[in-house]
Amino acid sequence: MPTLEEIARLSSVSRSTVSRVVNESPNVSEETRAKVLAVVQQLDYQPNAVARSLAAGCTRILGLIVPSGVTAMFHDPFFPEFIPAVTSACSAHGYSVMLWLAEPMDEEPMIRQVLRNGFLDGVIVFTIHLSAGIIAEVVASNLPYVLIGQHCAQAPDAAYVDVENRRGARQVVTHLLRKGYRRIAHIAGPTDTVCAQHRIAGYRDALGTWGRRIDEDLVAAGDFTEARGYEAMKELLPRRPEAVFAANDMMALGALRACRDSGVRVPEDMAVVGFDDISLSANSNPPLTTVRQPSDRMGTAATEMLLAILETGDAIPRQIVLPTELVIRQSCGATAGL
Amino acid sequence: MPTLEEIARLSSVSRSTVSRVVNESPNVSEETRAKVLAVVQQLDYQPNAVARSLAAGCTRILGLIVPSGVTAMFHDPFFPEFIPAVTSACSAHGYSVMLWLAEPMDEEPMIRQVLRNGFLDGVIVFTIHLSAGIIAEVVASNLPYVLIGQHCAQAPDAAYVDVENRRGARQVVTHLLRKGYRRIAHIAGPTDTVCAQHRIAGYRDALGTWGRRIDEDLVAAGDFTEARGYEAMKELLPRRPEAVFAANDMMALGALRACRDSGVRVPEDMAVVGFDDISLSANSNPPLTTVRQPSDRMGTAATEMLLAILETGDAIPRQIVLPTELVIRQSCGATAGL
DNA sequence: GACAGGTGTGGGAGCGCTCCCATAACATAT
DNA sequence: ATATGTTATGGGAGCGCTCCCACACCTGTC
Repeated sequence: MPTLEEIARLSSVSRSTVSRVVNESPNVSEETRAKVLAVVQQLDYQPNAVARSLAAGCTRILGLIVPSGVTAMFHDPFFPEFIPAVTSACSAHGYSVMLWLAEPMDEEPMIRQVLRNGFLDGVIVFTIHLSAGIIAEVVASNLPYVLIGQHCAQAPDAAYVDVENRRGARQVVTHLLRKGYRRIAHIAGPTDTVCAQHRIAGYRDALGTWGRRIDEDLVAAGDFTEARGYEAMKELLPRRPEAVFAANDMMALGALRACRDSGVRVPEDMAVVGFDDISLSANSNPPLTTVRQPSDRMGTAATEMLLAILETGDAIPRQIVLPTELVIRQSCGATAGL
Repeated sequence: MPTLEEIARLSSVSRSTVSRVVNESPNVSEETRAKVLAVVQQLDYQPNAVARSLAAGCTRILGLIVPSGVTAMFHDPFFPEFIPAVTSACSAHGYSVMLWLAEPMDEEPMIRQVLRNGFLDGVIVFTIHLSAGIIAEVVASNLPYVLIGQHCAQAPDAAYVDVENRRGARQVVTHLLRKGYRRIAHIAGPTDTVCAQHRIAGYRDALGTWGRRIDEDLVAAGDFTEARGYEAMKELLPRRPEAVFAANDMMALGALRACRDSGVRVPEDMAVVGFDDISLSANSNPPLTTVRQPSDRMGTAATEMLLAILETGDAIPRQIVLPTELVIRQSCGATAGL
């Protein structure tokens, strides 16, 4: 691997001049630039990123930290959309991405080390679970950061990107109410996640607005998995709901399967709606009414927010809540007319 | 952030001695070690990884490169299992992971740059598609590497990890033959992927072994997507197959949906089998017979192979082909005996 | 008493860059 | 003629480490 110094020698200029050429500084004569570039191309010279990072004091590497509580969610179709959006936005700005999936056991020390070893210029942290320790660690590290999922309680000033979970849930449940469904059940997400809290809040909002009292028997606990959605639906069926809103699509798909297994027809006997609009939902049987999250836009927004913080030192909006979109399909009797 | 020098000053020893303590060199007196460690803890000193990398000549960072052809596959449930296995194995050895999802347009120059900028000690490269240019780039970079997916033609000596695609396909098709199915169709994967080639080869092996001639009308082209599986099945149905082997589960699920839509009962009228054993297959309707790939073991194996190459400079087995496992469920009439 | 062979410690050089300051060369204004 | 810029270039210092060599100092051996 050739070094700056070598290029300098071979093109008989100084190290500094080569550096200027490579970094596209304007103060280089055309003649010199051409001479140096010729050697650079001939030797296929690439500046050493490590040396550059040390000298410049920044690495142009962003960390993507996924705490263990969220790692399970790695199966979620959220990541396949989110992560490429992040890497793509980074590439566009000449940044690289380092991926950290925390191990359950040594979560905090590990994250602590990653935050302080100097390899990262900034981090995007999944804080969908209420992982107080990690948020504190991140804040204490003095590293620029953006959270995915808001945490007003623990970090009111934190930069974050989130989606309108509450409003989305309200919308989809309101849609059910408008269609005349009365006993609307809910399969909730894990109670220690902010997004599940917001979604159940939206469910309650909608029922409240329509003057319906909330029947706690119609709220089943869930954990965002298909299997649990299945079980929860089996538990709910004897209580004769007319419709069910699952806190995510995976559980809604589980609910659909439970209905099928129990001979309950969807949407004739039961409406089922979810949240996320994962790709399978469009092709489920029947296709699932759900709420679309702009996963990729979240990735792009978080990355660009972080890069802006890095470059401007702050300024810009530090809280972004992206809108969701109601996607109406057959599982709530879409064909039956509003 | 404190530096080595500062720790040295505060504990009144030399820079070298602090370095020895931090790196757990044996040649330090107990007394000195304790003195230094006290200061280290008090100041919460963390060695700067960038400086260390520059001085030591290695970064302890591995790259995970996913070419654009494969990025689409990022939706595949393969990644959610593979990637955590890689990061986990890396963490266990004190390595970090940098993720590179190539953009379609500037694929090769980008990869070229990543390979040569000095940030990576080694790379794991998805070469499931026959991306000759990328493989050449990787080989030319002189960086230790492990491929995911073998490429005997282009890189006979390359270190790789793969699964027994051919044998797995043969097994599942043989299972259908044993159960008495005769007209067995195939929904193939993209012809430019080695794994799809191996799977169709396994399909032909099985038919050949049983003395069946291959009816090319019963082989439909596919692209590993659910939607295409649906369409391919619709095309195949008029040709009256008794069973269909899809080159992956996503397409098999599409095929199931096509059968459902066409009033074809599975498994009574049609057997459907897939490949991959994605999590949805266990809960599909009916549950899908398929071939399980050890995605996580591939990640672990690739990482450990790469780390071994880094540490020993070579030696060890450089070709690993992991076994697949036949998973029999109802979609091929498992209940019908044998 | 001279020499070998450990131990523990310090300091210099160097990894390959960036950044700042000095310097030259020339143009323009006074 | 001198002062004042402007532009192109070179060289030194330094980023925070590691690694090697030198130098004590302490055994133990013949």
